[in-house]
Amino acid sequence: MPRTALTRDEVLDAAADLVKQHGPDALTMRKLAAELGTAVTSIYWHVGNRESLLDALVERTVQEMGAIRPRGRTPADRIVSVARRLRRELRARPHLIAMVHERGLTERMFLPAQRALVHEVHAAGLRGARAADAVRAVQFQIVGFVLIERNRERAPVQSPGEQELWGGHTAGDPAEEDVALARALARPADPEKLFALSVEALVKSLLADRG
Amino acid sequence: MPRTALTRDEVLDAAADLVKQHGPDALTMRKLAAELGTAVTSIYWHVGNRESLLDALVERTVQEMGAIRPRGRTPADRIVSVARRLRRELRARPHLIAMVHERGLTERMFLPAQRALVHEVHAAGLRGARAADAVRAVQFQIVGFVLIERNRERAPVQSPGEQELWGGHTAGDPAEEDVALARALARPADPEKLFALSVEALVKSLLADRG
DNA sequence: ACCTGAACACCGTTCAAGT
DNA sequence: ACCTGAACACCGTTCAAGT
Repeated sequence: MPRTALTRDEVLDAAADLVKQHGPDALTMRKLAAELGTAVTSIYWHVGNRESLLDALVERTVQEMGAIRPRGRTPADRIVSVARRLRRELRARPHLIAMVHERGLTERMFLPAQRALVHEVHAAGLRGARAADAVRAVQFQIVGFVLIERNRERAPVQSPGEQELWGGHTAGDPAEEDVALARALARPADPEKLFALSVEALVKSLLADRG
Repeated sequence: MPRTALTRDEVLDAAADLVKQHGPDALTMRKLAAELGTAVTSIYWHVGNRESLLDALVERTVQEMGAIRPRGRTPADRIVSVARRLRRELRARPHLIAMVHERGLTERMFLPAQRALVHEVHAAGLRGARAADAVRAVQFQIVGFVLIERNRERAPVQSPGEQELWGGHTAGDPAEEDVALARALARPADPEKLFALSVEALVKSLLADRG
């Protein structure tokens, strides 16, 4: 006996749950069917196939990302605030970052943010191709950083890691004379701080470099 | 009748070929066995299972990356040269970037480059934690950029893309008054140029910001 | 229009058995 | 020490058949 009518949205919701909890690999057509209490093949009627189901999931959350409101007084501050907000949003959806990335939709997801960046860069006095370059440089830096950061979190222990490399004595290295440097590299990086530092440095340089 | 003794290296070579040509998804234990002219199960004896086979492949190419020799007169130039070289090396192994990234080994792959960066940053006069931050900022920027760039290449056509967004009229946008900016954003980005520009801007800012 | 089970062609992996 | 085929438990997808 058939259950209450299955809808496309119901399928997407259940699929999103599976992905959020255990990652995209855990999203199996058969498991999904079991979760929904239907035959595997019913899902195909609603979403086509697994590939387009994942497409729909990604599409959905790209929409959810919404617009970004910059905060701060100077354009530089406001750009940094956009960067921070973007990083936070992305980090809240780790599996989806990966999926969006794998599907090559990172660009599209960043269009709202790009608009905000354009506004701020313009306000800072940059014009034309130089402004476009600045926007893209910042955009690439943010996305790239988050991608790496996610990667780091997933594989926290590596060997030989920075700890082993910079913890010991390495002859002929500048670190040999610079104990503080060696110690800093032996410590795990503080992503929050490194992110702010990087974005600020890049923005400062890009905005100053006009004329 | 069994063929000439199968070796672990033989298995790895054949596997690497499959991955290089058609990506990791194309690496199937059964296809690999067919390629080698053995039973599927023989492969298991030599490499354990598919997972550790991929591990071995990644490990192998991480080794192949080797050391980086900086070029140029000033530390800034030499850092930029390291960045360029790294980007080239990574772009030559697109499928492997993805695999290394997915396995969280990006860090380890970059340790030789990190050494070179430490040397240059030190030569530029940075010390201690500040030097460590600079090294990591540059390192993150390079890796992040290459990850995004690879992503762009794989999905060249997106809709709505930057073209559609910035090609038309968008009321209330700074781009409305700045035709050159809108036109620049409607054009596809030149990754080569954008990369050089970003790294130079970041390095300049990081090296200047001492004291 | 929506759902079903059977069937097909794939997977990775295990295992007892061979030499 | 190395290789084998059979078997198991999974996949995604198609299709003819139901209501």
